[in-house]
Amino acid sequence: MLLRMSTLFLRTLREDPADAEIPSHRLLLRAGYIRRAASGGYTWLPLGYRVYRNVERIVREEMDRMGAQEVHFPALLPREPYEASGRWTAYGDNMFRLKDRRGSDHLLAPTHEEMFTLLVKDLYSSYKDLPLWIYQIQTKFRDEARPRAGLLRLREFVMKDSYSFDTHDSGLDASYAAHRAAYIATFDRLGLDYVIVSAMSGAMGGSRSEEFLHPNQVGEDTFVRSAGGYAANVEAVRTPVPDPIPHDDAPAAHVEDTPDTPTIDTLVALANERFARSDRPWSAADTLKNVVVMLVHPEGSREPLVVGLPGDRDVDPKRLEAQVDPAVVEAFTEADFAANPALVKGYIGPAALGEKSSSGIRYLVDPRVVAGTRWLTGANQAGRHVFDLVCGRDFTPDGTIEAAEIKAGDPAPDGSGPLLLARGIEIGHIFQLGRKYADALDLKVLDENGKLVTVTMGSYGIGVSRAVAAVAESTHDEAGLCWPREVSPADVHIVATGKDPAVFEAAQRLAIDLVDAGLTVLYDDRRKVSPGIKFTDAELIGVPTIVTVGRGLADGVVELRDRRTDARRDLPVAEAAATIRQAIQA
RNA sequence: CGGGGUGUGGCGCAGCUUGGUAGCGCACUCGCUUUGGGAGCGAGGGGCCGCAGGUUCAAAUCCUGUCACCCCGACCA
Repeated sequence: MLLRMSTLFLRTLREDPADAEIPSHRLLLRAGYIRRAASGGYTWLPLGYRVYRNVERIVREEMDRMGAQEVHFPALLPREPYEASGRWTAYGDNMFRLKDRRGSDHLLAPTHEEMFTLLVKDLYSSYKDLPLWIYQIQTKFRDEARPRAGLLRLREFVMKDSYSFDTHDSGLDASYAAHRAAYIATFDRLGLDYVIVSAMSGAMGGSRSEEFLHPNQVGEDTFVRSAGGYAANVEAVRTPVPDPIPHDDAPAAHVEDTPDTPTIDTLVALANERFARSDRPWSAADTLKNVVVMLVHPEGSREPLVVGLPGDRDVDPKRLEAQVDPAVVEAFTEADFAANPALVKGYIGPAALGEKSSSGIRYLVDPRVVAGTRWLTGANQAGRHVFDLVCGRDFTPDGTIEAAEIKAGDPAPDGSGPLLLARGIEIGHIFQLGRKYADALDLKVLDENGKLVTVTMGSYGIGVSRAVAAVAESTHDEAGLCWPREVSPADVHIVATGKDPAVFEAAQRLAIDLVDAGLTVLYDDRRKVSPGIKFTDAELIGVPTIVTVGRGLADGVVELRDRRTDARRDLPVAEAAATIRQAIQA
């Protein structure tokens, strides 16, 4: 394949587009790979589409290699299957819904679990047919509240989604492992660094779930990692539980007047002023903060919940939501306080809490709040706190909850060292759906004993368009894009400089030789463009190998250059094609 | 959905405060010169000033409304 710059549908931009902030977005626009067509929707231009297809090809090859079979569904689907699974309503505003001319409801699929499940139900009815792995590479639609960051968060994007169908849990484990291995192979080929973090399966239901995150500051996912190799989604981090502390010699709890201390800061300040300790000052970590929220259960009932945690930490809303799923968390309003007089805003304490207390309000604490820990906390009266309240002696929570924020430096659950907070781009997600969809859509097969059993499923996604952005993010430099060989829009970028017709003849001959050898060549044959522009464009476009044919030709050489390292060497013209082929295949 | 910002030619921007019918750089076209790191000179083409109302003799500019887009947050298998 020969791409001539003189006729290529391409216009590079000298300046950064004003609304592009992150490197992949900025450079893909500037280098003429994509153009914005809508909020959250981009057009692939010829160079960009070549890169996109390479990424897609790699994903497809690895899926085929593992033995998955490709199918293709419509993106425009009727309401009924999603009604049956409950997602017509459960998916919320992020699903595009529309009506046809007869007024029937349709949707633009955000994901295809229902359709895959129904397809298998349609065709298969025996355990002998399983396991089955099928996938598609499809445009997905999500009405994102805020598309952003170029290709990273789109409203219309391409995803490879695959699904596994097994009779038994052990089969699901094997299917999951096979996908995990295929993803590792895929991202390795794409040249993308990743960490595999355990994740909560959230609204999808199911059990085991892991995300492949490409560590990058522009990513939207926060995860934690330790030097010892632990990595997890913040929602999935388990707090190491300290041993109980002996408290036989602990002083008795005592209530003190603490006027005007509705916040941890004011409480700590007052404690240090009026109740100073000899050994060390009071700090937020000595206080037990009791945060009240309102849970809304799926069937609509509302339940107050109090979360107790050390005062130097806040509740992490995502971690809390993940713990109470499928209930959702709402703020506790003034009206709610009025309806629950046992809760004194700013002075809530354990004595008024717990399912067995008079209020009956569920009270869950951070795992660090173990028996024997001693706290300064609310006394359930305005302007009063209780000191030396000992967990296990003076109060017993209803249980623990992983809702406190994770802080850098917290210990990793597996003892592998302190945690660091990092950001990542979610490039893949695998999880065990279990029987959620098979139950909802009644996918059953006959097992070895002639008994009907519900099939267990796994679901596995790779964001193909997002992966293009992730590769660009991870490989670019100051001058421009810098593609790994397998995804580059071309194998070689030949730059012809000067005005000597002999240069263009030699460059074209070289280009044709390389094309004949099966390579894709991007040939800058523009006659009236200055060398500076051609070099700058070549660096922007980011083909890994750049060959310059120009003034060296008089000495019988062309220059071979590595885009990434900038290493250069002269090659005799006669051997150029062979040497370049070697260099590329190496 | 909350907060902030921006809409003027393909891209980046000025003009708006103080109304007088649009300008600069890049890109594009033609000619001549130039050709190893974003060339020079000359001549050109291209803009419903996001949209709709209003004020005014006159609106890119003032007023009202509306739409779109970007950023932060919320949200997000």
